[in-house]
Amino acid sequence: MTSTASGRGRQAARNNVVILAAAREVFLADKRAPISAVAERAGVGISALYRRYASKEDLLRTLCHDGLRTFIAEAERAAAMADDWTAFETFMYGIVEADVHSLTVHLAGTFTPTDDMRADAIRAGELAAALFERVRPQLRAEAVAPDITMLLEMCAAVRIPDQERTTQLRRRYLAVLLDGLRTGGPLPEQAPTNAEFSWRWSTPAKNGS
Amino acid sequence: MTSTASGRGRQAARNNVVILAAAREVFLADKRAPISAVAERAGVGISALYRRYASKEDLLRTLCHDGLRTFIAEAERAAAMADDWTAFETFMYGIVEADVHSLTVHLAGTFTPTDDMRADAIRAGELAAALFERVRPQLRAEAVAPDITMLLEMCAAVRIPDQERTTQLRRRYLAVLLDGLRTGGPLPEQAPTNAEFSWRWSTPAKNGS
DNA sequence: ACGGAGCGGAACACTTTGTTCCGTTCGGCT
DNA sequence: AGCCGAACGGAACAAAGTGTTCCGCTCCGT
Repeated sequence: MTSTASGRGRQAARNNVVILAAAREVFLADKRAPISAVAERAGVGISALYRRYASKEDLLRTLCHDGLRTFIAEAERAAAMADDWTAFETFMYGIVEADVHSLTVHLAGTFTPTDDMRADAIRAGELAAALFERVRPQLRAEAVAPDITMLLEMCAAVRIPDQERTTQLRRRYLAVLLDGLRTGGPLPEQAPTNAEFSWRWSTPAKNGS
Repeated sequence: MTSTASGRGRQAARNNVVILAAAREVFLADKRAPISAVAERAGVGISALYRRYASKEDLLRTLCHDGLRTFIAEAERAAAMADDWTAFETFMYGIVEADVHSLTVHLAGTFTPTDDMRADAIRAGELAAALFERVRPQLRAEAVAPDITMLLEMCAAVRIPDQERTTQLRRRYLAVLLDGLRTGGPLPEQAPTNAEFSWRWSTPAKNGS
């Protein structure tokens, strides 16, 4: 394999990323989308997909695992920052920007997770919790680490056809959420626990969209 | 047809609501769910569905329109309250409680909307906007009426298998959002417009989940 | 020139799903 | 008692959708 600017291998390497990007978009829009939709969106044939992934489930799993890794990388990058609030804020905006959370969340249940993936999911949770603990003193008393899972999910729910505009709106509402996290009196209802979200990483089931 | 406590007609009347409730739950969990899933959930046969609704699309449309009417009723109820903030708060919590917004939003695009429905959608928007204007002085400067569409959608995104717990969590995060709406500095990004959400009420298309 | 990696997309084998249909049940009335 | 028909359950059917395979073509690299 070379790195020829327009070689066949080069085209194939580029397809690697094109296909993953297409799959991201398609499955983000409809978790039950057919694999042919991914091929169409990527502008490639079906066989280009099956050359890389053994099955649809394999593609879903890879996609989701990549998202997890991005999440972890983003968390580690933010964790290196000196100022506690800046680190936390950078992390949250970074995740929203990368649209990573909705990926992992929406796709959970559509494939059998590997042990590696489960381990990464735990690590991701720990990193996020660590970031959270650093800013906890600046937040309203009842806020807990599992809250950020829901906050990210709520941001991911902001979606309109225009993708760029969607990102803008998400930033807007993330700002509202973060401000809301730093002010106000007692929160109603009991705080969430991590256990309440663990079902996402269990074996595949017929979950709705 | 009488109102005998255990008559056949009584059973049929009860099925009316049972079926609608089942459809609500099923299509809320998966907008592309098969109609047989609704029948199963309702504990009735397929024919009980087709006796009431001409087609799947007809059922979806009815379900969505009912949601719209609930939205309107809730808004009118809240609008009658004297205190501006109480009215707005009651409205928001009421919508979240009724889980009405996610219904209309998730199902949009799965059927051809009627003119009546479009009119109701407009009226619903106007009522909500009126409620919003009453509290606008108490909110951060950049908040606009279309924001509440997104806020409700974000709340609807909070969902875990346990339905009752889901409602509790939604109340929690609605509180965060509302507090966030009343504090903080300038918001990033441009405010949303109603036009940006109008696509939901256009003709049916293959929209993702 | 040629071997083969990479690819497009038709073909295939199932599954899923909307809708119809027919036999059965049973409350209400005579 | 006995019958009528609204209401119903669920098998059956046809059409559509979808994961995967496969064959022949392209064209890079040697």
